[in-house]
Amino acid sequence: MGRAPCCDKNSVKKGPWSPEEDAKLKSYIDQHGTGGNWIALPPKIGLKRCGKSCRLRWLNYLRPNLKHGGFSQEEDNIILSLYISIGSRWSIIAAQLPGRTDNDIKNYWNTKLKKKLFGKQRKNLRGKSQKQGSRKGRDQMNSSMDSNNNINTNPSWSEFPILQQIPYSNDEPRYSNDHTSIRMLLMKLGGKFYDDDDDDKPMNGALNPQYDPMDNSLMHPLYHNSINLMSSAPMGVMNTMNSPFTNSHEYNVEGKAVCWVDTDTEKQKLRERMGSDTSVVLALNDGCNSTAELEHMVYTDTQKLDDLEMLYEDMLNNKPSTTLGGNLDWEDMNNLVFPFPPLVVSNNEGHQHGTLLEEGALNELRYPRDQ
DNA sequence: AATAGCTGCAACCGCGGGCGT
DNA sequence: GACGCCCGCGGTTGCAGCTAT
Repeated sequence: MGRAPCCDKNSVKKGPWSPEEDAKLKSYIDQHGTGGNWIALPPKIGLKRCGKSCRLRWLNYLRPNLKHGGFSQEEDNIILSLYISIGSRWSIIAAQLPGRTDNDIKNYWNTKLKKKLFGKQRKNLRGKSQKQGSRKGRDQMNSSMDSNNNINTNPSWSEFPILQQIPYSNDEPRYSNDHTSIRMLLMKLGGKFYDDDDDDKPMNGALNPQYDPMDNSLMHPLYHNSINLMSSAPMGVMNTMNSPFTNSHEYNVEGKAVCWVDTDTEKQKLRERMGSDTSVVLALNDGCNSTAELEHMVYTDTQKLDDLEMLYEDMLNNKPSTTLGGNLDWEDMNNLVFPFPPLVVSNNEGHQHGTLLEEGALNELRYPRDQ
């Protein structure tokens, strides 16, 4: 049985709101509030609008203290961090950004932020989709499925073999393939932003790595807080997951948290557990026979990490990887684990003072519908 | 200058969940 | 427990303005 319509679609006005309509709605709500019933509101005001439309107009445009446009770097970072942690839960993300609406953030993500993140790749996509009409070109960035739920033949995030190999745990929230895949790719790229004007140059002040004088390594702002906090407790965030690992080592290089465990059994454990949200970005076991070797690799040989990025570009171009060479092949890729980073929310003073959300809030954000 | 293609944003749509009866 | 209603959410669409050719 279908749901009854919330209003008579033939008698309600649709499309852009006029200043008069805005004034009526704002004036009424300023004086009387919403009354807790949007459906009943339009007749009271004399508006020929659907209640849902009134609600949307109020929440997204008329509500006081709303900010429009001009997202700051700080807001970018928060959006990215939360997107990586919880996916496309725009309302939750909006709750962390005063004055921003979920619609605003959703639009900003779809139109700008995603391009900032994958600016380098967008260049590669140019000419493939954009000659096929504006809507089609745009939709190919947003969806990998056609109307019959068939996977499109054009390459999309969800079709990369490496992404399909990453397992889900049973209690993990299900996200759409596209969002999940994009999040995974963000893990691999370390959330690196590229400026539209110079695709090869990480954006100044964004998520590019920063030098950390404390340990002579390159710190990644996105993880800076979490690394600091992790260092204040053994095993850091992994501890909050009741880590079963008896011998593990965490490093930070080029903004990527690297975790190494000693045995195949533990590696397997890591893969099983880290399939869901965790703090460790990249576990890189193979190619190192000891922690000392790993340490050397982490701090002096970033070639493997660079290879990941090159591999990603090849995948986007839908061609067999030519960049793996002897450094990293598909077997190596099978030994990489890319779980999610910690949930970090910074305040206005910058990333130095970010805080990890408390465990309860973290779970609420991650599994609100499972509880 | 014309126009095809692209972008950004506002608004719409349908669905799931919560709540009252 | 079943049902109806409304809210809130995420995905999608429409369209005006901009840009490239």
